[in-house]
Amino acid sequence: MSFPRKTHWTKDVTPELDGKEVVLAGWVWDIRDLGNIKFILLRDREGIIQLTIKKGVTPESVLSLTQSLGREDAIVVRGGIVKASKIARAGGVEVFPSEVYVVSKSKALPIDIWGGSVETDLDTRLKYRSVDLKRPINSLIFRVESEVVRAIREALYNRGFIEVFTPKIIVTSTEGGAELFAVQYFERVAYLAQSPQLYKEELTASLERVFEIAPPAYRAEKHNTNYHLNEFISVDIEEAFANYVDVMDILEDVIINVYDRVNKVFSNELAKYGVEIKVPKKPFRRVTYDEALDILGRRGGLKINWGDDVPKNGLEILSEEFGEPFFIIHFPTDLRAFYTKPPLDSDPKISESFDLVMGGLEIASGSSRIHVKEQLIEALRKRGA
RNA sequence: GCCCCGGUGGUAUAGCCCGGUCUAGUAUGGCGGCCUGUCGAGCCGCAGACCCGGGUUCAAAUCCCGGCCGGGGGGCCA
Repeated sequence: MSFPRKTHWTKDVTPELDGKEVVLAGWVWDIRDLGNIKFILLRDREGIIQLTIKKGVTPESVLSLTQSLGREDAIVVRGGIVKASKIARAGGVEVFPSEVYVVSKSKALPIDIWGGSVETDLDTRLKYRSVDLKRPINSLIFRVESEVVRAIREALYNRGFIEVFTPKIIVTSTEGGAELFAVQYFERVAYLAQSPQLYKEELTASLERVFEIAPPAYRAEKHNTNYHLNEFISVDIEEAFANYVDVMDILEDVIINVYDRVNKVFSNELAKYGVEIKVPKKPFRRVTYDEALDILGRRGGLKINWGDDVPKNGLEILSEEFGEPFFIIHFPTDLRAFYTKPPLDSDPKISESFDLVMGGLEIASGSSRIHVKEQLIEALRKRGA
C-alpha cells in the first residue's frame, strides 16, 4: 500500500498553520465516538493531536474507513488544520482529515499504556516492552536520554575533545575492583570491559583530549539495587597536560550544559510529570574529604574512620546540607585507583582526586594521573600487581 | 545465597485468616449498541480468571506439603 509522506510531527501543528494542509502519521491513541461526530487522538513520537470526523464535513470514504479504526492502529492522515479555541488538548488545534490510510491494524493491547487507573507490574511491562514503550512517559525518557548525550558531546567538543571507541572484548581487567563477565573468545576466554580507563590513558599520549560514551560498560556483580546495573552507559574523559582542578571545571560545563539543554527542550513535557529542572551554577561547592567527614560527624551524627569511603547515607546527608551539586576532593590515596596522583601538599596519603555528588548519588569521579613512570610502577607494586 | 511477602479474566485487584452463601465481586481494556464537540467522555448489553502437583475434608480460590515464577529487604558492588 502506498501513502503520502509525513510532513509534520504532531507538535509542529500549531494554530499559526490554520487553513494549511498537512500529512500526519502515527498511532490511534484513543477514539471518542459520539455517533455523528467522532474524535480520534493521533499519537506520534512528539505528542498527540486531535482529528475530528464529522458527518456532513468529512468525506464519505473517510467516514466509513474510520468506523473500523481501533486503538493503536498505525495510520497516515492528510487533512486541513483548523484552529479551535474550544479544545483544551493538542494546543487548540484540530485536523479535519480528507484522506486516511491504515498502515497496520492493531490487536487489543496486553497492557494498559493510557495511564488510567491500572498500573501494570514492571515484570509484565518488560514482557511486552515494545508495547510499553508506547507510553508517553517512556518515550520521553528515551528522548531526554538522547538529548543528555547530545549535550555532553556538545560541551566536550567545545572544549577540544574528540570522541573515541575502545575495545569492549578484552584479555584482562583494566581497573580492578568489580568482577568481569567472561566470554568465550574462540579457543580462549576473554572478558567484557568494565571501563575504558587504561585505553583512554594510552590515547592521551597522542590525541591529548578524548572521551568515550561507552556502549556499554559491564560489571559482573550480583547486586540488586535500583542504582547498580550489570550493564550501563558510562561517560569517560581523559585530558593530557591538565590536573584534577581543570577536569572539575570541564565537568561543571558538561553538567550545566546537560541541564540547560534538557530544560530548554523538555521543560513543558516534564512539567506534566511534576518535574522542574533547576540548572546548576558555576562554580560547584568543593569540600575536602576531611571537611566532609567533619561535617558528617558533627551535624550528621555519622562517624566515618579516616580512610573509609563516604557511604551512601553520608552522601545523602551532605546533599541535604549543600543542596546543589558539590565536589568532595582530596580523597585518601589508598581509596583511589593506582594511577591517582599523590601527594597533595607533600602528603602522600592524600590524592588529587574528586567525586561529584548530586542528590545523594556519586555521579562522577576523577583525578590527576601519575605521569612519572617510576611512581606508577611503585603504585602498582604497593597494590600487589 | 539469606530473611519476609505474594501468584484470581488481557491488565490491576477483592475474596483466603474464620472451607459451603463463589453460578468468584470491582476497575480498566476488548466486542456490540445509543448519542453532532468529546478531551479520565457518558449510558446500555456481551464475552473473559482461581500458577502446577499432591494431601486433608462430605465439600478447597480458601487449610497443609512440595515445585515453579514474581515482589520487597539486606549483603557484595560504582
